[in-house]
Amino acid sequence: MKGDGSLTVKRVIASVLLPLPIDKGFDFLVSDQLLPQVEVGRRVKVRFQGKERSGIIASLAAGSEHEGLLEPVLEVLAKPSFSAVALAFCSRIASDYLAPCGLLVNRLLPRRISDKQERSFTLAGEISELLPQLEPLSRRAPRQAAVLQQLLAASGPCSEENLREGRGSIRATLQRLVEKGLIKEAVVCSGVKREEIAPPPPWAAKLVESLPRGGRTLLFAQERWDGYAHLIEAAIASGKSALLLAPEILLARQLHRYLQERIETGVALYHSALPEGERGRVWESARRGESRLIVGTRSALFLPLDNLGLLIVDEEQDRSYKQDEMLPHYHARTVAKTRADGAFLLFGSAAPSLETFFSAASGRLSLIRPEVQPRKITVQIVETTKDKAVLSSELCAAVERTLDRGKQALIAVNRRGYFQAVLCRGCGRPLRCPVCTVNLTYEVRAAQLLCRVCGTAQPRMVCPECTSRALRFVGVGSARVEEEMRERFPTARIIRIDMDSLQTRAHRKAAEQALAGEGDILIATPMIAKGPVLSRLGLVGAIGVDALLALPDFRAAERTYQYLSGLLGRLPAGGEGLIETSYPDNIAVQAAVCGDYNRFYETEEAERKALFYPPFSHLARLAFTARTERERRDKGKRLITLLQGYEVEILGPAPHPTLHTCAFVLLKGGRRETVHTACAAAQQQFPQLKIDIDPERI
DNA sequence: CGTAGATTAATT
DNA sequence: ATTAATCTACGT
Repeated sequence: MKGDGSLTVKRVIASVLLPLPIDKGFDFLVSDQLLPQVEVGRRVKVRFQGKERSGIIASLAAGSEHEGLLEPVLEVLAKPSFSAVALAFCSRIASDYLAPCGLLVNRLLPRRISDKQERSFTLAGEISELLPQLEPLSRRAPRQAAVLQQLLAASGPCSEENLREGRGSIRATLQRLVEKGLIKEAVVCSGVKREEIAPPPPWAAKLVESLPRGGRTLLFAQERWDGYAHLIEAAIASGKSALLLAPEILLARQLHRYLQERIETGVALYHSALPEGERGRVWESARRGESRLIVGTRSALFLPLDNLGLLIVDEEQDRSYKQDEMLPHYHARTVAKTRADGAFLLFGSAAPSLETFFSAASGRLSLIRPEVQPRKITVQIVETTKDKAVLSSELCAAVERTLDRGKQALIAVNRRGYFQAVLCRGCGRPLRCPVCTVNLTYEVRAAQLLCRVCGTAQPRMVCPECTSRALRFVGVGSARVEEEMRERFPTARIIRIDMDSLQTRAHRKAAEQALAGEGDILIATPMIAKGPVLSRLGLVGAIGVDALLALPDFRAAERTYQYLSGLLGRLPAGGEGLIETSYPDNIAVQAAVCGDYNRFYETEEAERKALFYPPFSHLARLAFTARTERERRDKGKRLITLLQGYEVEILGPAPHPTLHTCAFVLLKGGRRETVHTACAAAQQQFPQLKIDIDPERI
């Protein structure tokens, strides 16, 4: 390469984003041979630091600022790839959250596309002919029978994905059934529409009307799904695409299914737990404009979906919209505003966040809040005292009443696992994991102490810190409640729904069936507090609400209100609620019981205003490390001096609750830009500073 | 003055 | 992220 001197050598240089925590692209030379393949957004293989790595082309140029020699691009890798627009959006979001773009884009882009396309199957004969075959089949081939039964019940074509539910691969099973002439592959693979959308609720017309105008709207309503379906149909009919966001995978799945059964257009599902190849397929189909309706979790915001006409963020208040485990620590609700970019943006909630409702109240967001007559439910607050029993007598009586009425009882427990904590009588503190200092939990099945973060089990039932054998178990976890319930109601069908139980397919299926009305007693963690009414539900019981109220977080009351109102919101008319708390007069509890959002909002708004918390301020949380006490004081002081140059309020530095080499500073600013600027300056000065803009965990 | 362990700076 | 260069506390 003699690119100097008088001879002008035509050369193309690719700036590549590598998965590194540096906000910078690295330049690589594109050979003539690879020239036809290179394109902004493509994944390429390069040699970097002597190792082969892959990155994404951010831009192409004719020259480079870099002084030294440039390494060549080794290979242009197969699709999927970013569209230029999607890549620019990622870069914008990364910089909004002061995080390196390379980390974001390399994680987002799936590595491959699965080649198998989704197949659908349908019955090969009349139900009357096939039904008698089910019985003999179930003895010889139970899996085939199960699939056949599902198709018989479905009365229409079903996708392989839907049929597979709760099982592993059913390739062979389907093959066998086809050979036997019981089922056949359906010709249309996307059309699984089977149900009609319920007639539009009166307010839906207003939404459809304002759809072409874009703008932002809050739909403050208990039942929103039918409205969404009508709105989505309108958006698709107008030739635009639509994106519907749910806070969690379970909810995204349910919404996906709901829409699939009601909308003619194919509905794609996208979330991080999909197999990589499947994700790649959805990604590419969105990029090619084939998928025009996508239901997903927060990562779906970054799909290269063109021509967006409608973006819905359902359960807008949900905390899961904040990404706090990975960089960038973005908030999907905030990112959605950037993503919508003129498209109609709809936030849906039955208990909106203070931020969103404040926007609506101050006119920056249109509000649709259908007048509803309060559902007739009765709620009882049980004041917990020093009662030692796991289950209060009131709760047991309520469950019994519910089962007698032939209804389901839902018990929501704030903690998964068995106990809330294991305390050591020796040192008087909760037992902690020696590796990551997180409190240990007790696992009943294995009868051992387990760390939820690093997964290491303690070899013996002793305190890892002082080796004392005197342990005290406190609090109640979902597994403990399950055990007690089994003892009290031995004949009831009891199903536990939590992160642990959703790990396996079989459990997931059981959980979905439970939500569809099967089972008598459901025991669940707070994730159950979102979603539509469960029609067979007779009772909702909430245990451990006190722990929520006691969280060291300015949003503790808001969380409690949203949690309780979400739980009660799953009750159909005539249902019964029961809340165990030692703060029966707490405003969040009281307002949730009465379904009086306004009362809660007014109290909370005044408090936020007085303390300059959101929605009156924008927050950022900075974390820094320092080995010694002196260094911490010193570093903290320098950081604060720097921050004082901006129009922000500064709280801290506060020590980390357990790690004392770590400290936090909280920033509050009246304007988002001010907070961003202050953080950017701090990052410049302290490169290892951890920055969380819009923190949800304070 | 030497070393382990931590911190920092650079990467095309 | 990974690595090599540089710094720091503590021991000789």
